Amino acid sequence: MAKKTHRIERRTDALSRERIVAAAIEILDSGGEGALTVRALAAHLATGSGAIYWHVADKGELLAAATDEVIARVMSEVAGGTKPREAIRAVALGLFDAIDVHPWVGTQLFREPWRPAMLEIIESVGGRLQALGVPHAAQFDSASALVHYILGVAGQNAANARVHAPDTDRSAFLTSVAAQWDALDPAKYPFVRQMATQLRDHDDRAQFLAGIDLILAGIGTVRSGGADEPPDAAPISI
Amino acid sequence: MAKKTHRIERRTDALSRERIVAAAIEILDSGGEGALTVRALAAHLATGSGAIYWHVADKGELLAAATDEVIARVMSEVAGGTKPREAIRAVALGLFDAIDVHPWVGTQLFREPWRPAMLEIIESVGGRLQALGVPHAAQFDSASALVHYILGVAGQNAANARVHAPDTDRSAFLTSVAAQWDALDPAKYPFVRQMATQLRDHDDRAQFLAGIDLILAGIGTVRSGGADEPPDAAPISI
DNA sequence: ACCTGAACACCGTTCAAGT
DNA sequence: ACCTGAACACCGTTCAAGT
Repeated sequence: MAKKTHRIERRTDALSRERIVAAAIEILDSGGEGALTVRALAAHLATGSGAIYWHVADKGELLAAATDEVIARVMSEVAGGTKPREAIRAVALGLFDAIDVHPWVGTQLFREPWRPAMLEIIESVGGRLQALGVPHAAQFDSASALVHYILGVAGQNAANARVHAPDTDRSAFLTSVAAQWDALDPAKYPFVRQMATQLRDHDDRAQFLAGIDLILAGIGTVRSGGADEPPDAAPISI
Repeated sequence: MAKKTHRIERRTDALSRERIVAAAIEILDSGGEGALTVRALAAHLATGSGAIYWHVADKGELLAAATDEVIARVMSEVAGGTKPREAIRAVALGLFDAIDVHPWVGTQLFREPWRPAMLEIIESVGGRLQALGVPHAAQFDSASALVHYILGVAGQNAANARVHAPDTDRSAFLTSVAAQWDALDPAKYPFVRQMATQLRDHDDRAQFLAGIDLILAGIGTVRSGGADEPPDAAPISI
């Protein structure tokens, strides 16, 4: 990238909702949630702040649209996966990696459960659970468990990104948290203290996947519920 | 002027960090996150806005302190539970119910992982997993999965509370979301659409617990990993 | 030490006025 | 129709000044 490539203020294209959302994503990615102000967005698009409101209702809708956009992109990219179990893992990892690049998404995912971002995630996970042969009665709870787990990790990663400086890498951050855990009172927090070393050395992404596998294993223990069915008959192949 | 001899009368309701945090919790509970402004808090305490800053660094610390307070209260209340599995369920339900009463906590839980609120949750869950006999190597991933699942549900419940009017009850809210799901394109969202009816009729709290049980079941499938151990030997009693 | 409240530097959003 | 940017009603935070 040329060193003197300063953004040209002159606008060639007309404003549009898509251009506004794209600019918002750029600002969010480079500066975090705090950097997205209507004024900053207007300046980035070389227009007045009022112009934004011609295309977008308010800042909330803008954040939601940006989230839908990012999630839709992830979902179309991880489409593959021949086996349902691998597909679920691929979707989960795709989301994990997307939130790594766009940490603000982890916060915005907690929105109205009828927004495209959430629907795509539920559909993608739930559809594979059906393909996996999870009994109908267990599908709703199973999908809910997986999706809420993914949301929890996403939200925590977003929070972590908010806490540490943008240039700090993950391992440096983990080391500092591990140090905090290690300094705790062993009488009050024996378990947390024991985990400090593992926290420092662990792989976030691998642990996330381990959680997915744990939940899938739990789902695998669910039988169709008929009392007439032997407990070890027709195990669900995961 | 013998000011020094004059006994300084301290207001019985003198400001203190505890009183400020308590007032903040009141405002958050009754008006939601948006209602907590420094001005509103100062008015509620019949003082100036600057007085708050003598006791608390900034609004973030105030929110964190309020969260720690609520979580500490929950944790001390659900202390009981003789069996580890029941104790984990009790802790999880205690958190669920607390977030039902204080929805803003669900958002604030995503904070620095060395804050008391998060530490208490991890310690409480992790300690019971040890008592449950989960192999040491699996404890970190298992606790992480449970805690992140709890966080995900908490965050989603907080978001739901933000969306619907404070007087709307849960079932009315679920009915409206179910209607949105039902109106979706069956070609694009077949799974979500199928779940609409179950969403309308389901019990949020029971489903939350079902998720906990699912993860515990998954954890129960983990063995100590030693190849010398028969797969069906010494199953973890859950 | 503790508290007051005006002042400051922001923010999201609106709207008369322009093209 | 689309865009402009000043204006409005807020915010969190600071700080000289008071007790």
